[in-house]
Amino acid sequence: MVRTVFEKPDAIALVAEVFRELGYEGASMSKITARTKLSKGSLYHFFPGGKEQMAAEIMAHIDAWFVTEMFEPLEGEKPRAAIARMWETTDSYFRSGRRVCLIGAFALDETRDRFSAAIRGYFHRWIEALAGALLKAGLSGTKARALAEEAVIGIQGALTLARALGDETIFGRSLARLKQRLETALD
Amino acid sequence: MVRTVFEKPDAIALVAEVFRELGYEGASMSKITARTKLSKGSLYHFFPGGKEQMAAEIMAHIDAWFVTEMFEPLEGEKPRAAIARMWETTDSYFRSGRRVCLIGAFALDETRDRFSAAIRGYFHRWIEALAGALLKAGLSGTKARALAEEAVIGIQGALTLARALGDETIFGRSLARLKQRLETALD
DNA sequence: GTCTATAGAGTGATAGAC
DNA sequence: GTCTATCACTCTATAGAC
Repeated sequence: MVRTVFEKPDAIALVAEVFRELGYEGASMSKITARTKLSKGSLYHFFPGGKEQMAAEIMAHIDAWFVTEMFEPLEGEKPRAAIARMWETTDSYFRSGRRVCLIGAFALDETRDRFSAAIRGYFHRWIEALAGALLKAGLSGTKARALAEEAVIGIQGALTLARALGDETIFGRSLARLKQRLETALD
Repeated sequence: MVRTVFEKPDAIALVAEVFRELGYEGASMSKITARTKLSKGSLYHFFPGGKEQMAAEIMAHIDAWFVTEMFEPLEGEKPRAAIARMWETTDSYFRSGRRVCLIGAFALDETRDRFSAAIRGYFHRWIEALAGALLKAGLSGTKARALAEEAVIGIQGALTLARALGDETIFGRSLARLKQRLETALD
């Protein structure tokens, strides 16, 4: 018997990719073990609460990543620079649209009821952080709120259509349009 | 024993709502029978190919509805009137964001591989029909294509965020912005 | 040797197909 | 209803770190 040693952060990242590809219901334990090479023993050692705990920790992990990489910079001192970085971070995080938004996907199916607080918190903070940055950059509250909402909606919609059309170019094109719209409003 | 007689179109509509609420994997046969009141016998009579056939016929049904209600009008003689009707049709079909786009939801999880042709066809035709209408209404090909893509992306993104935030107002607000953007471009 | 994390067969429940 | 396959999950033996 060959024993491989895993660290919990690796386990979270590996399982996250399975949920991302298959969805919550589609990611059965057997598919998770097959794709991650983590045994059931390891999985239940790391996540005694089973699938639900896995999904919860993955969402918390994603949320924490966005907080440090995007939301906190947007809430900081240099709004325009943070917004510019947001577009780059978004494009690279979602691999130019080849990677879906796990939290957005969870929002659409029955999983939503189980994780509604986390889903709501993630999108709410994204919109608020961006709206706050736009406000600090000089826009009115109303305009900032509307543009922030529109940007996050556009990102989610572009991810859906990138997947639906199997189009590798639509996400980049869409981000460029959204970025342009914000810059026009700020000038 | 009380026997209820169902027609196949009713069966499709009933099962569609279960898939819409629970997703493809989440909609188990037992949940479908419980929620639709259709027996397993009826379901396998209407859909000998099981769940996969149900989903395929539901998608075809949705697609056909959009073709007659939206795509053909957009491809017709009165582009501006058809575009105006598109916003109303979209708002009422998706019940102001309370109803998800089944085809958009299928695009995000593993279901996508099974139904990729239908998913792609639906979104492709929507964008093409709208772009065609914008072209006939006087826009350049480039501008029409970009605005059409942006509109369909915005609708899908707004549906995701309406669900994610549990916000009944965001969908209407988003449609109004998208409509405004198209009208500005056409003036 | 001791202890902890992993491997993977085994559990009852429930899936979809018929 | 009945079937088999697969589900989420449990459990025990043991590999490997000390």
